[in-house]
Amino acid sequence: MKKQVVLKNLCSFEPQHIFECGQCFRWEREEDGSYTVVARNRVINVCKEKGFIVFRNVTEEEFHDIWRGYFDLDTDYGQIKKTLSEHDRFLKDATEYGSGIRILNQDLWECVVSFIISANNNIPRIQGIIQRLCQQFGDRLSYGGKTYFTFPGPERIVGDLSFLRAGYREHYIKNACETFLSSNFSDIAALDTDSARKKLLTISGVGPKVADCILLFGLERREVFPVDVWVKRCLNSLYGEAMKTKTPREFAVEAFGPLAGFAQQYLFYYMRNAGFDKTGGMKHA
DNA sequence: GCGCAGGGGGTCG
DNA sequence: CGACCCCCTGCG
Repeated sequence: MKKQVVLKNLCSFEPQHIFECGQCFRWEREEDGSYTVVARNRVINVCKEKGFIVFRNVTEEEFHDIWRGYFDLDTDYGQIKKTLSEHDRFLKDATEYGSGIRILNQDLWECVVSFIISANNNIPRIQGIIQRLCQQFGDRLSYGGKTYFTFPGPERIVGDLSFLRAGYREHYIKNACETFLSSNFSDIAALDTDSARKKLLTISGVGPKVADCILLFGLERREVFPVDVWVKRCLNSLYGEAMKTKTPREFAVEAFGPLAGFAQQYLFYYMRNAGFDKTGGMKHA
């Protein structure tokens, strides 16, 4: 039987925007332009064809139980973009540029490890390290004649990790496993955002930026605003005066409130992909 | 083509 | 604040 779900009339959904806006590292772009991802211990393939969104390797039941939540389909992104675009011209351009972005609701543990690995690192290498981790410790899955691997839990990541070639992050990964297994992290989802952040910061290798990524992508805290070098550059060049008296995070919380996390994603995607240079100006202007 | 800097979605001491 | 492990990329 063919396992697929097709959606019509779904606005604000572009696989490329979703997977290439930096929230997720485990995707593959296929020859046909579709994206294949491993999440929730399953393989899924997504593409947009003539306005239809096609989810392959998914039953109706799985779609409702798992993927509707994962792809954040119950959130009205049209309204979010409208609100943000009223803030200023740059946000308006950014929301148009990344109009199909959605914030994925990812696994907490996967976010912890992935964003620890992301610190002071580049994307191809981050993806390589994660790939090797999953290949070594994850469960094997197959789809379309190819092999995929689930993301391993902390209890599975054992022994020598030098094959990961993660450098000094290797130690952080081991530490995160121990922390997750020994202290009680299962209740973190019930904590308020500041308490959850404090708890995340106890993991070595998790600083403010990584903690905010985990909160935003792994704990559905959309009011947080991860500040990386790109976003910092962006805020400084756009809102220079206002930035003198506030930290970037304070500024964002004030400016975007509960939508800060969405704003961050639109800004990040726009800055990284629309041809801006490191000063916040245009590359070829 | 190959070898060599430069620098990377920060964090720690 | 400076170092940092190890590529990945770009230039010579």
